[in-house]
Amino acid sequence: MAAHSNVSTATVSRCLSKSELVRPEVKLRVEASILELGYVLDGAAKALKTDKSETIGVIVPTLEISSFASAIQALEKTLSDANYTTVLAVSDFDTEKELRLARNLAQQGVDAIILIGQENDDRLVMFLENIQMPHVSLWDVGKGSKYPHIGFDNREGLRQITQYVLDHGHTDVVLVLGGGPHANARTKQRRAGFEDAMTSRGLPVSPGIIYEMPYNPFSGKIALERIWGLSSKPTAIVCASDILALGVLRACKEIGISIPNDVSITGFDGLNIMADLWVPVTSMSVPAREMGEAAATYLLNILQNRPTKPLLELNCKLIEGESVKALT
Amino acid sequence: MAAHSNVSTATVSRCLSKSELVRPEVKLRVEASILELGYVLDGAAKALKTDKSETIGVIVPTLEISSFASAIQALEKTLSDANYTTVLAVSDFDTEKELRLARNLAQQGVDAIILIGQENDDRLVMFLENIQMPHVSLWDVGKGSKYPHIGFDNREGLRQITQYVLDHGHTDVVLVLGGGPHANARTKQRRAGFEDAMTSRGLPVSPGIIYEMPYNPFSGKIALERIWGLSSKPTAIVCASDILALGVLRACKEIGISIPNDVSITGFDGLNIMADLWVPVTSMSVPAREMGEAAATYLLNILQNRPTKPLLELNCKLIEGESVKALT
DNA sequence: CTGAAAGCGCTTACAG
DNA sequence: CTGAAAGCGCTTACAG
Repeated sequence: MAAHSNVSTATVSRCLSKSELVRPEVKLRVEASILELGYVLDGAAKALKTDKSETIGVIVPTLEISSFASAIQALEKTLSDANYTTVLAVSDFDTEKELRLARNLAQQGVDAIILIGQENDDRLVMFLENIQMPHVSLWDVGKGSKYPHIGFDNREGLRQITQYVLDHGHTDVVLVLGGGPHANARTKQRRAGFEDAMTSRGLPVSPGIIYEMPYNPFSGKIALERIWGLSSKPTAIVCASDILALGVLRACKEIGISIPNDVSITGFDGLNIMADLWVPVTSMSVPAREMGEAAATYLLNILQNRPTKPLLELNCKLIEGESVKALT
Repeated sequence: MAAHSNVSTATVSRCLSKSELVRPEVKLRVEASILELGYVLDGAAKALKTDKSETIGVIVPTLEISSFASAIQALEKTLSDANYTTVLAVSDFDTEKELRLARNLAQQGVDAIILIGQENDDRLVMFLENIQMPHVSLWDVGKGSKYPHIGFDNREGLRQITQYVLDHGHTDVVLVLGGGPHANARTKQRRAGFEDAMTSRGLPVSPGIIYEMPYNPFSGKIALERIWGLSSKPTAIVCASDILALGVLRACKEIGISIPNDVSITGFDGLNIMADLWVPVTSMSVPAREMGEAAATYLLNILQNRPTKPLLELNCKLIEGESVKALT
C-alpha cells in the first residue's frame, strides 16, 4: 500500500486522518492507491495504538419491546453520524448474562457502554466503574444513584395514569405489574406511583389488589383470569406495562369482556400500536428516542472531552385511548 | 499483570486461551492476579495478532419493523452463545449509508457481515466479495444470485395470500406496494406474486390496480384515499406489507369504512400485533427468527471451517384473521 | 511536508 | 510445561 504509492506508512496514515499536513499531489497519489488496491484500514491496529475504538456498546434486555428498539435506533443514528459504531448485546432480562456481556464488550474494546432498562444489579455498574468505562443508564432517573442516568420518573408516570383512572370516577382499581424474577428498580417505582395515587385519594392499597407477574403477554391473561374470578370485580385494571395490558386485553376478548364497558384498562410505555388495538388503550408514552439520542450525545461529549451534564430527566406523556370509561 | 503473578505474558495468554498446557498451580496463581487486578484482555491487540475479532456485523434497514428486530434478537443469541459479538448498523433504507456502514464494519474488523432485508444494490455485495468478507443476505432466496442467501420466496408468499383472497370470491382486487425510492428485489417479487395469482385466474392486471408507495404507515392512508375515490371501488386490498396494511386500516377507521364488510384487507410480514388490531388482519408470517438463527449458524460454520450449506429457503405461513370477507 | 523508528498488547512458533 | 522474541498494522513524537 505505502509501497504502491511510494510513500511511507506514516504518510498513508496522515492521509487517512484529517491531517492536512500532506501535499495535495501526494494525497491524490495515495488516494488512488487506496482505491486501486481496495485497501481497508485495520481498526484493530488503530485501536491498539490509540486506545480508542470509536465503538460504543449497548446492553438491552430485549429488542422485542418496540420502545427499546426505538431508543436503540435513535442512539445508533446519533453515533453513526459521529462516525461511531454501535455494538449490540441482548441480555434477555438475565442479570448474569448482562454481566458477561459487559465484560465481553469491555474486552472487545468499546469506548463506552449504554445500559437500557437495566435490572436492579449494582455489580454491573460497579464493574464499569472499576474498569473506568464511561457509561450511562437509560429508562430511569436513578434517584439516589450517583451514576449517570437519562430517563423519566417511573413513579410519577404511574401515579399520573392511575390518577387519570381515579379522575374518571373509579375507586375499585387493581394493578398488574411485571415482576417476579424480573423485578427491578423500575417495577418498584411504578408500584409506588400506583400507591401514591391511591393513598392520596384515601383509597386502601391492600396487597390483594396488586398482581405481580412475570413480564410477558401470557401473564396478562393469567392476571385477568384471576381478577375475573373475584367475587367483587374491580372497575379498572391499571397495567404497569403495555405488554401486560395487551395480554389482559386479549384475555378479555376471549372471555367476552367488553372494554371499557365491563372494565377499564390502561397500559404504560406508549408502544406505538396501542392506539390501533381493537380498543385503543390509554397508555403513558415514554421518551424512547429522546433517551437514545441524549445517551449517545452524552457519551460522545465525554469521549471527546466536551463539558456535559450527566443526569437528565425527560417527560412521559399520557396518550388517551378509549379504554377508560367515565363512571358517573 | 504477568509480573504480578511471576510468569511471562506468554503464560498469561495460555491461561486465557483454553490451553491446558499450563500447570494447575500456575494457572490458579494467574487467575488470582486477574481477579485482583481487574485485568481485562485487550481485544484489539488480540484481533491484530490473530486477524479474528469474533465479531459479526449486521446491517438492517430499521429496527422498527418487529420482524427485523426478531431476526436480530435470534441471531444475537446464537452468536453470543458462541462467544461472538454482534455489531449493529441501521441503514435507514439508504443505499449510500448502507455502503458506508459496510465499509465501517469492515474497517472495524468484523469477521463477517449479515445483511437483512437489503436493498437491490449490487455494489454492497461486490464490495464484500472484493474484500473477501464472508456474508449472507436475509429475507430473500436470491434467485439467480450466486451469493449466500437465507430467506423465503416473496413471490410465492404474495401469490398465496392473493390466492386466498381470490378463493374468497374476490375479483376486484388492488395491490398496495412499498416501492418508490425504496423499491428493491423483494418489492418486485411480491408484485410478481400478486400478478401470478391474478393471471392464473384470468384476471387482468392493469397498472392502475397497483399502488406503489413509499414504505411507511402514511402511505397506506394515501393509498386508501385514492382507492376510495375511485368510481368503481375494489372489494379487496392486498397489501405487500403489514406496515402499509396498518396505514390502510387506520384510514378506513377514520373514514368509517367497515372491514371486512365494505372492503377486505390483507397484510404481509406477520407482525405479531396484526392479530390484535381492531380488526385482526390476515397476513403472511415470515420466518424471522429462523432466518436470524440460520444466518448466525451459517457464518459461524464458515468462520470455524465447518462444512455448511449456504442457500436456504424457509417457509412463510398464512395467518388467518377476520379481515377478508367471503363473497358468495 | 515527509520518513525512520518505537511501541500499543497480544499470540505463537521455537527453544529448552 | 514455560519463556524470550518476533511481529500483527497502525500512529505519532522526533528529526530533518
